[in-house]
Amino acid sequence: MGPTMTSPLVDPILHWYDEHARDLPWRRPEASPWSVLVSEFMLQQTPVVRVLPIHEAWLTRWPTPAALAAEASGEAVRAWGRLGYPRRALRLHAAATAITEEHGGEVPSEYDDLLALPGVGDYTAAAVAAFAYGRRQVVLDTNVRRVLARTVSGVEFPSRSVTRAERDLAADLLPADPPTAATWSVAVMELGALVCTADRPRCGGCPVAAACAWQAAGAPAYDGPPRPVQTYAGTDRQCRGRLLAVLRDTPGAVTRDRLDAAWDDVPQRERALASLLADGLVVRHDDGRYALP
DNA sequence: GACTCGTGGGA
DNA sequence: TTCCCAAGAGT
Repeated sequence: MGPTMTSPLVDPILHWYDEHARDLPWRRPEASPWSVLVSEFMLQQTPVVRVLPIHEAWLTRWPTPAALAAEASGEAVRAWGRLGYPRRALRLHAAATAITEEHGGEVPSEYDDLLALPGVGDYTAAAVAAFAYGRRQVVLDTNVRRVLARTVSGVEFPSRSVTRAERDLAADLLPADPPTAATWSVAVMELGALVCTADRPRCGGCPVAAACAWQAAGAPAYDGPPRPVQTYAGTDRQCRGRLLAVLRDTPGAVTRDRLDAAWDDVPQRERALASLLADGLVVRHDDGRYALP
C-alpha cells in the first residue's frame, strides 16, 4: 500500500475531526510555530486540560523563543508550575536558546533541525513540522498507535515500543497531500484522545467503528505482557517534586533546612537533591543556600 | 530495550 | 481508596 491507496479510515476520520475538533490555542490559524512547539513540550505525558493555562501564561510572557532565551532558565522552571517532569522546562529553555542562536530566532521547519533541539524527539519533531508548517510527516504518538492497533491490527493496545510494521502502516495511511496529511495526523490523535481512549473507549461515537478490526473481533481484552504499574508515593520522583516545589514557591534562595523539612527520609532526600543538582534543576550558591538556576 | 523522570484527575 | 494513566525524551 502506498500514499495513493485509499483507506476506509481516512475520510471518515477527517470528516469527524472537522466536526469534533477541540478549539485549542495552538491549533488556531494565528498560532505561531513557537506556540506549537511550546504546546508539544508541555503535552509530553501531560493532559491537555492542565497544559492550557500554563501554555497561555508562557506565550503571554515569552511570545518568542528569544524572549524566553533572554531569561534565566530557573524562571522557566518556576513558570512550569506543577505540570510535572520539570526537566522539560529546562530543555524548552535550552531549545529556545538554540533557536535564537542557531536559527535566527525562528523555529525550524525541517524535521532534522527540529530533532536536533534539546528535548525534541521523533514525535515532537514530526508534530511541529506537521502542525506548525503543514509538512507531510508520520506523526506517531500514543493516540495514533492505539487507534491503529485497534482499527487495523484488531488488538486493544499497541506493543510497548514502536515496531517497523507500525511505522510502515502509518506511512502508508498518510495522505499524499501535505496539508491533508497534517490534518489527518492531528485528526487521528484527536480521535484517540476523545473517542478511542485507553480505557472505556466510546465506540458508539466512533466514525470508523464499522471498519474497526478490534470491534469486528468482538473487542477482545488485551492479552499482551503486563504493563508496569507506575508507582509514585514514596519514590525519588515524589521526593524531587517536593524539594523543587519549595524552590518554586520561594523567591530567591532557600536555606538547607527548608529543604530538609520537605522530606523525612534522609538518604532519599540526599539522593534526590543530588540528582536535581546533576540535572541542573537546582543550583547551590556559595553561601550554601539553594535556588532555581 | 529497560528505566527514570511529576502531577493530579477520573472511575 | 486505589488504580490507571496523559500529544515522550534521554540515558
